[in-house]
Amino acid sequence: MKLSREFFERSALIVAKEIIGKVLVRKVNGKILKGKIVESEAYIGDIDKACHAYGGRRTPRIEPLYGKSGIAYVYFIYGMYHCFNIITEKEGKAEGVLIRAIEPIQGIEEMSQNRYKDKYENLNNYKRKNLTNGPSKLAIAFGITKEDSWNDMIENEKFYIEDNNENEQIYIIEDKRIGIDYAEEAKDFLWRFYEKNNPYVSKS
DNA sequence: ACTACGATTAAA
DNA sequence: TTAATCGTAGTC
Repeated sequence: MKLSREFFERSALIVAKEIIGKVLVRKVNGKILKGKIVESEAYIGDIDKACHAYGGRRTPRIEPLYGKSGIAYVYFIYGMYHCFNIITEKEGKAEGVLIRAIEPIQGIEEMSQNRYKDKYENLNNYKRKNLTNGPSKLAIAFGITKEDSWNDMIENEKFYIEDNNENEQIYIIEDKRIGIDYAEEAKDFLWRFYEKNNPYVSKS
């Protein structure tokens, strides 16, 4: 089942935690890509110096952060990469969840092509592990770009998040977020969540 | 117009 | 540890 608007219309902290284990679905060129979300981070504009929208900051790039829950916020970073977030809370509140790592479930051949222009069977173990174990790696594997910003993950039939049919119990680790050393006290917030021992987590 | 920087990654 | 690489935003 596709996740509802209500699921996302809560604090980014709650959503970031509960989204672990859920499944990202993307249909492109007649192919279906699926992956289990195994790592996430919460960003909350009101109180978080690491959030692009901290202090009510407002620019064209970050505008989706202020949009309604369930839309995508994809930004371009370091001149070559994209990062994919899902907006949480009501319209006007700048909160979102960064999807940092995914475990491939379906369409791994397509992901292998997108990442390495090669067949999965030709990849060494290092490359296999690095298909989707980072925010920009999974964006490449799933073909997500800023064109996807503003996409409504509730309405779209080709890009959304659904429940995991496996009813597995997941042990979730809470840790500091990655790559925000400039964010003063916010850098120590335990707003990163990941599945314990999952090999696709970017950094344990 | 000019400049500095970044929620990253891959290679060394 | 560092280079790669450029859109974005702030400054001039």
